[in-house]
Amino acid sequence: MVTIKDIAAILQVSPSTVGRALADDRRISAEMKRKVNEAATQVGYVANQAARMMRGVESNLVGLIVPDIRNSFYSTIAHALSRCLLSANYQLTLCETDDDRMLELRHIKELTSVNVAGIILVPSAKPHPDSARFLKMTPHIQLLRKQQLLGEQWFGIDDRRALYESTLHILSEGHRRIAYIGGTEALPTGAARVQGFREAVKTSSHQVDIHEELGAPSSPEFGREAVRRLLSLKERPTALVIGAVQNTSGVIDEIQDQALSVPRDISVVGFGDELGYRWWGPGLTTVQLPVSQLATACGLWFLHHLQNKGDLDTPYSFISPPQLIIRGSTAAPSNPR
Amino acid sequence: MVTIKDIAAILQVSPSTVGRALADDRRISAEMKRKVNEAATQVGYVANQAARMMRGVESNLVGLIVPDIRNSFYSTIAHALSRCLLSANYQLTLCETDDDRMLELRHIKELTSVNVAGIILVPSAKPHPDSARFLKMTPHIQLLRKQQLLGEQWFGIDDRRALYESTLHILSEGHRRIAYIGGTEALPTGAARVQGFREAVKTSSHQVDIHEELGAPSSPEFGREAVRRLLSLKERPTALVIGAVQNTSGVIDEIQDQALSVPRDISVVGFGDELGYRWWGPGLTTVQLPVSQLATACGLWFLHHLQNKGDLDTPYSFISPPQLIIRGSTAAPSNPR
DNA sequence: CTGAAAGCGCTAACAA
DNA sequence: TTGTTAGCGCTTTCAG
Repeated sequence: MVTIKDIAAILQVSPSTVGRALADDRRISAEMKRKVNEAATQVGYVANQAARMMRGVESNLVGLIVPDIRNSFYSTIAHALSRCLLSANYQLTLCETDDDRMLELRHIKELTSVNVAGIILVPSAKPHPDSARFLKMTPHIQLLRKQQLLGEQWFGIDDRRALYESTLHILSEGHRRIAYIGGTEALPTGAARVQGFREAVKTSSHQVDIHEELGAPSSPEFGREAVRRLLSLKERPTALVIGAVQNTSGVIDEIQDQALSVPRDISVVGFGDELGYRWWGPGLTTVQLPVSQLATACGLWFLHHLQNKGDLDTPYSFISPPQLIIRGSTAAPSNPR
Repeated sequence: MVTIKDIAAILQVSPSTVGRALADDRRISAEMKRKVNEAATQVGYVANQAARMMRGVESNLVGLIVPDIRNSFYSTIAHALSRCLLSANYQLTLCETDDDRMLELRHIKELTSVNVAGIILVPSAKPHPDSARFLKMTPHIQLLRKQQLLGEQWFGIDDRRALYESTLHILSEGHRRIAYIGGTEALPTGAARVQGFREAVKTSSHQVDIHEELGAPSSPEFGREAVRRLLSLKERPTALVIGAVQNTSGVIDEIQDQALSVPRDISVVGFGDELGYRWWGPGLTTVQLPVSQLATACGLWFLHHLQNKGDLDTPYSFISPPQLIIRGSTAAPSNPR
């Protein structure tokens, strides 16, 4: 490893001169800077961040903790954040929790141990108390999911409204037997979504039969099973409202496998907007979530606070509105009562 | 920040004792270790990695450089690697290059500067010479794409064979007017794929008309335009063979927009296997690439070398075979000549 | 079994 | 404008 001393030796000057020259200190002559920079690139010098940080210089690493990067939600977030942070010379460190609180804790510890400048996280369902403790030592912000325990700064999506609107759409098409397939109420997002569903149903002046299939953890398999259960009911629902990205593909695969005709036999509203939803049958009507914009907003806000040493303790919420994309999978029921 | 000294002060022992106790040195009494560990968790001590590394202890950070994490190829890779590395207590640092060599260089510098234990990268089309120079200082391995310049260790997919097989499939269905839509030959993967296409065509005993649409960079838009150009030909191709993930969605969207009937009007073989390809029309016949397995293999190999100080300089290639998934989008041409 | 002290590469206060 | 020096938190000799 080539250090500042090596360069100093080559140029026959003191290490501090070299350090200052590289830091573009104004007390150093232009001539010296030129020589130093030349020598540095010559020998392939790279500053040792570890040594820097020991002198109190802040790290340029930002931790991102998500459940699973393969989920397009989170990869979109990672991309948006990495772009955003790059412009301010920050690096992103990726951690996956698999929604496991112990893994989450381990990652948080690890990140504090490398002195990250901050942490952006999508918290797990029930974070470990110690996670909160370690997070207190580092600027952090929550994304999508909000856990009171972990802090008050949060960027998220209006989950309640997302399901409120998709359910309203189904009701307005005339459906009166509706099923909801979503995630557990233990997750704040899951809870908000069922709530939106229920509230929408309540606004209806008709009598509406509802079924709720709440699964934890959400997965394509759960979606499939839920559909199977619902279809075996005496009074089949005429419409399905989905409230979890991970469920969606399972639900629509099962519907396709059962050879149901959409929207004639059943209407479906999805959640999230994966590439491919538009290819499914008549196109899947779905709630699109502005994740990319959300992540960018979050990144900018975070950067602002990191750079201005602003505190990230005061409660702050940024709620971003979802948008219903109407495609062919929803229509009036074929034989409404 | 709470340091080893603080704990020493609390317990009225020397810092070195605490350090040793935490490192589980066998010369320290069990009793002392117990006390130290208790105090450490009590006050929320986290080791300062920066200080550690200055003492020559290796970092537990591994850099991952990919073009764009939103591409399911790369998110799958990131996931597989992060799982794999986690088991050995390594963290993944994510860098996106957007296929820009300067950004790539910047990331590589940054990573060496934080003393990452190693770098796993999907190189850009034409890496900067300096990238090679800096990579020499760090254990590294290439994934998917291989650039001679950057080293000899590579884990990839048999791109030639992937297109050889998909083209062969189309030929065996009886097509004689075939178009290829893929990426630039400047990328090693792109070159290998067209080559596979051409070789397959050569094996045919019939006369085969071919069209090649090579675009850089690959994108849905390029796919759409390519389809438009091909459909405006006097003699339209009866089959399309795709050779880039990013092109695929554009191609199939355009075909859908033009209201062509698949496979009656035209047969299509895709590349990669995104969620949703199975939903498109009669299901997209496509080449599936075992990216997850590849990444895991790569991760294990990399770990092995990091931990055993094995050298990563000796040439090594691991080539993983693709698999053709036959769905409904390919059939015999309706009016073969 | 435990303590004292040196030093990793860098920055910044203090000297010149 | 440049040099000297101390010290960040930790590991690791070398001494007790």
